[in-house]
Amino acid sequence: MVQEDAGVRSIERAVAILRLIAAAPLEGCRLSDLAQETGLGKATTHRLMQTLVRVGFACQDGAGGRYYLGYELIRLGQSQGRYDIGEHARPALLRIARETGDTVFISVREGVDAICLDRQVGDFPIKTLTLNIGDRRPLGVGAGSLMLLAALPDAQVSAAIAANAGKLEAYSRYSPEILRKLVQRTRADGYAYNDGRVLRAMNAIAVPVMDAEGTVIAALSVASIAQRMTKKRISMIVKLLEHEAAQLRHVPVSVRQQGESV
Amino acid sequence: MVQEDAGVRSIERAVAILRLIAAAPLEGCRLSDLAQETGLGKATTHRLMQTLVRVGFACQDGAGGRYYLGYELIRLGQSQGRYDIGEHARPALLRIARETGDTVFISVREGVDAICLDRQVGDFPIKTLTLNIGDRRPLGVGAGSLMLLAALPDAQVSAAIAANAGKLEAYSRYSPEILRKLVQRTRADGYAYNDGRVLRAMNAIAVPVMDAEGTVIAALSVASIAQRMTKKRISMIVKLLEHEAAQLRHVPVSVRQQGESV
DNA sequence: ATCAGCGGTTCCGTATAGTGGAACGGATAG
DNA sequence: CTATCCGTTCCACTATACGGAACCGCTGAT
Repeated sequence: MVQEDAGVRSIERAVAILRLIAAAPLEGCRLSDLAQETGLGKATTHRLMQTLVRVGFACQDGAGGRYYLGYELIRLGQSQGRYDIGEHARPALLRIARETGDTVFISVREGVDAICLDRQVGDFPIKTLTLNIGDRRPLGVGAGSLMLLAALPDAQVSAAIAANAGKLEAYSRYSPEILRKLVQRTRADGYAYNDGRVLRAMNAIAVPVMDAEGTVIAALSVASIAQRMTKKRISMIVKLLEHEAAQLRHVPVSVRQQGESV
Repeated sequence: MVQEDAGVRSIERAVAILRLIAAAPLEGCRLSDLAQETGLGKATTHRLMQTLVRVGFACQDGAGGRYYLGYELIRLGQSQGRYDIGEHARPALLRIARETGDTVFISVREGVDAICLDRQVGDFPIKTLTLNIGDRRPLGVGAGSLMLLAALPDAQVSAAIAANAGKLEAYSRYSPEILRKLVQRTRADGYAYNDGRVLRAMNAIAVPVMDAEGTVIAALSVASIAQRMTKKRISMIVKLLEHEAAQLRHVPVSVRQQGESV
């Protein structure tokens, strides 16, 4: 059941192109390179680019020049709101990173995925960098992601797990049943613990970040190598995380967890 | 010669939708509203949204839920580079706004337009807010925009003026010939002066901001009501602007003016 | 000075991909 | 229980975008 995508092709192509351009923001991209890398004909690429320029998502430095990202794209992207916690949480991440020496993350949910918005590394010499800023993981995979999953109402948990069944196969130590178990435990504990399910040697802890109304809007997590995660240290980290999460609760961020059934 | 656009429709539609969603970043948008506001059928809108979600430009809070902007869009928009001067210049804008009491702008060129990246208002009670953040003006229209035009090589100046001939008609006190004259004067003066051509009562002054290599990457401008713009005050403001522009010159911003002929 | 190579742009006949009216299903309210 | 309202699915039609080929203008080598 590979879900044949019936989609608007031009959009997917356009986005592919935008990604390419975004990958070279300063140098810009030439038409033929774009055409080649996307496998589209020059004519098609050209027409696509004309449209992208017209809508402001791209711009070129003069007739025949290289293409760059357009300001309209930047503008839309900055449209205030939803992903601001990342910014606001940075000081907290830095404090936690300094305190623990480990790597700290903040993630939010988007649909049935978790997205890492920001990351700060501590000074412990072995860094755990399996999760990059912007990375997307199926809900439940990893500590922060699991925390976000466990925070959803039952109906959505099931729906999310079902929707992700396919993607889950990429992770050997995860399965729908395991996720359900993990959600149980996470809810009971009040924090999420990942004992090496993503990567053997790496453990992580996550706590929820709520807004003023008590809705979970993000997860704050710390990852380090398994050896460092002693019982004692775990509870220390949980306390620290919870403390910072509580602080974050009342920063004036207008973020609303998106509503309903997944 | 109104240049009938032969374009990729779905992209334009998609962008229109994204704009709508961006206009309500927190509340989200419902499918039917999007369909109605864009004038597209529900089916079409639905298909479009599916694609946007798949590529990460939008996301919905569960089957049938409202639509929000997706993180992928934000991510692309943040792709480091090009529009950072806006950020970096903010302290300078604030200083200038405080010093002069007037409204201060920073703009960059994109293709044959100028775009206002940031604005700060001073405390003089009559504010001049004809230019908003993100607004786009044909090159040459307005002080900052004129400065950016005058900074281009002759070939590009002509090309830009030609390309904008149509849009220019919306501005009663501008024309291709006038623009050419203004460019001359701007180059001679070393700064741009707009004596009420956009809006009668409003005057503005702009100076170029260069990068380390001397390429003009932005324009810094101050606008105020005509009465305040005395000879003396003009030269005071020019000095102030030039001072701040010089400071900006060596901030570590990796912005390159986009190359060649317009 | 001439030519070859390359990148961007335009053209045009074709088939494919997107369209939207209509019908369906599920939820919510009256 | 019925009336709406919203999102989703279906399908026949045709407008749309596709891409090969030809064209143009530039640059650099012979």
